[in-house]
Amino acid sequence: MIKITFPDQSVKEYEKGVTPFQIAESISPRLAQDVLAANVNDQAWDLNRSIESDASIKLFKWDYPEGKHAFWHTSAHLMAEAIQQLFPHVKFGIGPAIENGFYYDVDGGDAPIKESDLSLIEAKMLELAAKKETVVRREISKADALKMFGGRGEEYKVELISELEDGTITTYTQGEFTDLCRGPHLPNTAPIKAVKLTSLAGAYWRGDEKRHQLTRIYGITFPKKKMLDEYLALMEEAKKRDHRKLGKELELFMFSPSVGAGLPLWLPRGAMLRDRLENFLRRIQKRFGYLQVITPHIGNKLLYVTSGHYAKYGKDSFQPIHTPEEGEEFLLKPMNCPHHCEIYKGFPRSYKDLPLRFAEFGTVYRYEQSGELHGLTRVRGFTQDDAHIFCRPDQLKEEFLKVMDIIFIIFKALDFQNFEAQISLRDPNNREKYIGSDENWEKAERAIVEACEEKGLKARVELGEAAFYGPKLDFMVKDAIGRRWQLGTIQVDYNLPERFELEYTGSDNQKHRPVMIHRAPFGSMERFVAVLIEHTGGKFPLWLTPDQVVIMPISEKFNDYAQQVA
RNA sequence: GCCGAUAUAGCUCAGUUGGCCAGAGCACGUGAUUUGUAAUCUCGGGGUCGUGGGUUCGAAUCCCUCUAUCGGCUCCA
Repeated sequence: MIKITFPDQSVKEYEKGVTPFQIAESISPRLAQDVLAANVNDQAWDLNRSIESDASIKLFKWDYPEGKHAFWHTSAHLMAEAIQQLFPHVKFGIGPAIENGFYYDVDGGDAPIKESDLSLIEAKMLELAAKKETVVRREISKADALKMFGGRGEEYKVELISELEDGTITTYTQGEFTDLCRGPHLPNTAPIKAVKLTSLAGAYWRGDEKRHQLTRIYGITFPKKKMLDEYLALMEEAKKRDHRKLGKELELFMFSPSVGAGLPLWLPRGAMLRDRLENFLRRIQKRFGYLQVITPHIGNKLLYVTSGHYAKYGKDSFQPIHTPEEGEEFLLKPMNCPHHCEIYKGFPRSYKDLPLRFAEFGTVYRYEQSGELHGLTRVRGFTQDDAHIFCRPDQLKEEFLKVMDIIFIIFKALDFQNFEAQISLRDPNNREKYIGSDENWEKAERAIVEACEEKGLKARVELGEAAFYGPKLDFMVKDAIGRRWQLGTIQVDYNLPERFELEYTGSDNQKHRPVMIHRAPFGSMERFVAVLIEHTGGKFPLWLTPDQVVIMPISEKFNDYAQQVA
C-alpha cells in the first residue's frame, strides 16, 4: 500500500501501482468521467500511468489549465494521426498545446497541406476520436527512438531525438500513430467531441528563419459541440471590437496604399481623440516636473553612429536621405533619445539640476518588415509619448517609482485592469552582450525589482530579455482576440550617457555620468489608441470621445437655433 | 522578409463550369410624407471588377507581375 496526499492535505491509502484515473474513480464516478490530467508530486503525470510510491496528487478537470493542456495536446496528436492517414507523405515537426487550442507543424514537401484539406482532416479526426483509441506511453532508448523515427524518414523528429538525453525519451501511441512526446496525454481520444481547424500558416522549423519553413495547422477542440459553438461565437464577437474595423467605422484613422503601408492617416475624429489623450498626459507630466521639448524628424547619420543604433539597425532601417550638394546623410529618426541627449549636452549640468525630464510626443519612423504591419499596433511611422529622465545614480529608484505612478494613473483613468508587467533582466550566463559595469547593472536591476515590490506590482521576471543597454519594465495588454501588445515601457540606460559623454558636476566638484531612463507610458499613441478601441469596443469615456455632445433638433423649424447653440 | 489566403459601388456582400449594357442591401441625392421613441414611400446617381501584362473569338471569372489587406512565422532600438 502507498499513501496518496490530496491538495487538502488529506491522505488515503491505495494499492501500489494505482493510477490517477483509478484514484479519481475511487472518489466519484463523475470525477473519473471529467478528469483530464494529473500532477503527481507536482510533475505532469498521465492518468493511466501507475504510481509506485507515496506521493501527493492533483487531479485536473477541464476548468484547469492543466486539463485543457492535456486535452489539446492529445488533440494535436489526433490531428497528426488523421494527417498521417490522409497524407502519408507528410513529415512531422512539433505539435504542442497552446493558450487556446493546439497546432502541429508539418512538412508536406512538394504536396503541402492546403486550406481546402482542413475540413477533410477535421472529419478524419472525429472519425478517429470516435474509435476511443487508448493513448499508450512508452519509455524508449535513444538508439531505438532514432531507429524508429529514422526508419520512417521523420527527419525533424530525428533532429529532436538527437538532442535528448538517453533514458528520458518517451513516445505516445494511439491507433497506428506514434509520436515522440513528453506528455502528458488523455488516457484515450474519446473525450474529443468537437474539432475546428482554425488556420494554416507558415512557420520556420525551430523558429529559425534561415531554416526550412513548415506548414503550421492551428486547431481547437472541445469535449462538447456546444462549447465549440460558444467559442466560435465568442471569437466572432471579439472580431467586432477589432480596432481596424472600428477605426474605419468610427472614422478615426485610415490607410492609403498611395501614402504607404504602415503609415496611418489620422482622421479628424481620431485626431480629436488622440489630442485629448496627449493633453491628459501633458497635464500629468507637468505635475511630475517634466519639461516639454520639440526636436526635428530627421537627424544626421553621425548622431546614430554615436548612439550605436546605426551599427545595430542601420542596414534594416529606412536608408539615409542625402543632401544634393554636400553629400551629407540624414536618417528619419527611429527614436528620440539621441536628440534629447544632445539637449542635455547643450549646457553644463550640475547635480542640483538633476533630475532633468525631457518629454516629447516624438514621431519616429522604423522600417518594419512588410508582413509585420498590423493596423495601428504595428506601423512604420508612429508617435511615442516619449521622455528621457537624466538623473544621478542615487535618484534612479525614486524616479523609477514616479514613472510607475504615472503609468498607474493612466491605466486607472482608462480602466485597464488586465495588464501584465514584465521585468526584463540580463541573461546571467551571457553577460558579455550587455554594455555597462556589473555594479551599475546590479544597482539598476535591484532598483526595478524593489520598485515593483514597493508598488505591490506582480511582475514576471524574464532573464535575458533586457535591452543591451539596460534592464526594463514593460506593461503588456491583450487585444480583442488575445494577442499581447507591449504598451508602457520604462528602461534604464547606461549606454547612451556613456556614448554621448553626458556629464554633470557633482557636489565634489568632479564630473560624473548621469543615468538615463527612457519611458513611454502609452508606448505609442497609435498602439495605445488601438488597444483603447478594443478595450472599450469604441465606446470611449466621455472625456475622450470625439463627439461629446450632439444637438438634435426635433423639427426643421429649430435648425437655425440648434446651429447657433452648437 | 517567409508561408498561406484575399482584393467587385462609400460600407457589407452576390456574381454558378469564362458568354448579352456587372447585381443587392445599407449609405448618398431627389421628390413625397409631418406620423411620439432604433429601418416611411418614390425615383435616381455611383463600379477602369486593386495594378500592369498574358491566354482566349470573348476575362470580374484562367495564368504571371506588382501593390495593399488578412492569418501566422521571423523581427520589433
